[in-house]
Amino acid sequence: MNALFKALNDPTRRAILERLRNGPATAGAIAEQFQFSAPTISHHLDLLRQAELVTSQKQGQFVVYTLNMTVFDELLGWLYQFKS
Amino acid sequence: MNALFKALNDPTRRAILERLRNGPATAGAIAEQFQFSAPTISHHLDLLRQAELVTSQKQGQFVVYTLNMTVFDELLGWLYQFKS
DNA sequence: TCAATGTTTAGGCAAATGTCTAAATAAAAC
DNA sequence: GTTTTATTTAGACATTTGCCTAAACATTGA
Repeated sequence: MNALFKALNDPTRRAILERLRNGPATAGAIAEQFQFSAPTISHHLDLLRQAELVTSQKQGQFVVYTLNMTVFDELLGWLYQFKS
Repeated sequence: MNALFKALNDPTRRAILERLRNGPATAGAIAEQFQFSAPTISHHLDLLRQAELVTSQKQGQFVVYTLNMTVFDELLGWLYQFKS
């Protein structure tokens, strides 16, 4: 839960998640959309992976990142506490 | 949205929100539940108020904090993007 | 009016965060 | 086998964060 909220507490990381709604993408393709350096985006992706918001698979020299929606259920569950 | 995620990115602040599910409480009553100093809790309450997750009303020398659930809808809306 | 109670503000400090450049690793292409 | 391309790791640095104590502010009660 801590890693989850931490990962979501950054606009760049949230934008990466929104990007991945359109389907999986390589680290490079994701990085192109932002003005930050590749290492910076790589670090953001690492935090998203720690929170299990994304998964990654190596494909040749590329690393493909995919949205993992199952974690959102955990978050929705926490939020629904407050909706009654 | 930034202030919202920022406010949620701390276990003490999330615990305060859960405390307020049981009803409004004064700053002092909230602070009693934690091992932190009163100024520290006051600061956390300030961040929660900035995110509009709580409202506060002064009642005499007390300040009563109340959960504001409407902001959770905004968050739920953001999350539902990812649920399709 | 003065003291006690409840809360916030101010200021300081260590740790965490977000960024960068340079270097390392790994696969592909020539 | 050497170079290019894709990505991560390492290390540095400025900013932000979360905590504290001391002081200020505001209300109540003697």
